[in-house]
Amino acid sequence: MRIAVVADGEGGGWLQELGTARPERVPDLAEAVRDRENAAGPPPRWVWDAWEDLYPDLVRAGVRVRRSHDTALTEALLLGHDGRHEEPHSLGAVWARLHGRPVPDDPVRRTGEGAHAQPALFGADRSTLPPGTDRLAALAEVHDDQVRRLEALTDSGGLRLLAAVESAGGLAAAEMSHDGLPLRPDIHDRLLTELLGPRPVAGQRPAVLADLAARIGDALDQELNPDSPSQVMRALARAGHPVPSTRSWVLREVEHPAAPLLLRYKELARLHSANGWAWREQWVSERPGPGGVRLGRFHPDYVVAGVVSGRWATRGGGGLQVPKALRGAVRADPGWALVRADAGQLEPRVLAAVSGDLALAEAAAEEDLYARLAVHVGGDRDRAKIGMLAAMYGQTTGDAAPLLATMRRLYPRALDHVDTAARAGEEGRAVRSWLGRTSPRPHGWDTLPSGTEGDRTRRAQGRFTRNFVVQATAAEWASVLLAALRVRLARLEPALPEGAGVVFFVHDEVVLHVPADRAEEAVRAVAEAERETRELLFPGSPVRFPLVTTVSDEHSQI
DNA sequence: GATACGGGCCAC
DNA sequence: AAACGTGGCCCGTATC
Repeated sequence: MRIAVVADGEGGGWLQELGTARPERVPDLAEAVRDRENAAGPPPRWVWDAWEDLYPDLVRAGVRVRRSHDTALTEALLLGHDGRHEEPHSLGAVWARLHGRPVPDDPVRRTGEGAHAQPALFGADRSTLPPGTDRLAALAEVHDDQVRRLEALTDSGGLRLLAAVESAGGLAAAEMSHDGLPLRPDIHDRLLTELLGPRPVAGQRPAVLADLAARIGDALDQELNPDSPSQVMRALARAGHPVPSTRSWVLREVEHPAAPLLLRYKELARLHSANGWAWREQWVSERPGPGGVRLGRFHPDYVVAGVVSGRWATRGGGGLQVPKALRGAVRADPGWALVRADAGQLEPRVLAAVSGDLALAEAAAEEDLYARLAVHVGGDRDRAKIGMLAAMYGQTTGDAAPLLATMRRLYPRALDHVDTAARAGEEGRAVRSWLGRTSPRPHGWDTLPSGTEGDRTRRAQGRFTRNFVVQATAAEWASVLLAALRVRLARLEPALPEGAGVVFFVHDEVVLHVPADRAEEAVRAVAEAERETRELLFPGSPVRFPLVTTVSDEHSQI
């Protein structure tokens, strides 16, 4: 059963069971969705324009659903598959194309508009439909059109699966953003104070940074702002140490007393500006916990498939770059546990699976793929890893060249897979992931200049498509895993308490926060989700995707 | 005062 | 040792 749903902006909305029933007006949308979700029988698939506009409000109202069809995410996949990445994909745009009307631009979403935003009672209409249009009818029409287009594809199975798991990703994103990653404010504070000194008044440099800046000035015989690359370069040049840039690896080679001070300053300044006290105030919610502890939750705004490869992005808060120095502050609540599952060496394993390279698959059947590669290559593990990464990223300089030759001989099908993708990119053609996500063609390709400049662009596009076939498929593996894990966690008996489940996701890693006595079940659910993912994506392949799963009260304990 | 852009560094 | 893919974000600087 599929139920189309639109909100009225006042807490109510309209529902329609597609194909059979008539539209129905409901005064309380959350209650209506909850009732139908909890009804006997298989769960409905909720059809809506964009998860960001509806589901965060449902989650805030305590409602969770199991399945959805997100027309905006699906449309982006369909358009991309057709080589039309740049065309708008919101509901109004699809409807306009169906009716030969002018196509509206997609709405611009700003920081703080997603799950992190204040309750909005199923906010204003973001569909971009013309005023007065029957939104429910338009949604049903667009849904039917998308189903038809998906079925018409020759490789429809892949893209249908991708649309389904990506829609589920929207559900997971809203739920994770709502629940948040547990982060203890007091520990975060302690880490910052140890490194930077006590919290300064707004706009001031913390004591440690101010001291470093002064010592840098002394060492270079002039006052300067260490945050200004041009000032630093000028001062170093005057001191007899000209540098081409102030990048850390450049500074590391400079033999001047100011260099180590500058490096330390840059490291700490970044921590302060990117993840300091101001960051915590904006992105980490706080509430009292048992025994007087303050409990915090980091709430990033996820952007599902926000990256061309289908990886997720985040909007604000730097959600995908929680620095290692800070992970000690990520702690389970008292009596709860963090379950962290990390897919190690995901991309080379994906390459082994999609290329069907038997030798690489044999290595990918091992727990440590790179160690086995080293045996094949006859060198050490680090060199084997460099060679593999060079093949997937398109590196040609430095150490990589001789290693690549070895790789090409040992893993011909794997290398042919990425080389073929690279050639497509260099020739301006698109490539597809395992499930059918399609690479965009670069802007202005047809007017590319001949000669060096054009060649550089062509080679860069080759590296992009070379990497796309691997990275985009790895992102699909992660999406399927997340969707499968969500389903399994929802099926646990007795149900997990409010706020328990997946609380963080970044590319190839998930973090779950569960009551300590449910951690074993959570670990089992992760393992089962991995098996299901592998069987769904690569049935019969010997490639393994080992998930390193750790249970602790702390994120940094690995 | 707002905006655009590049440098630099964080993550996977 | 430092060009090799995808990003986000802060800062300084230039510009309107």
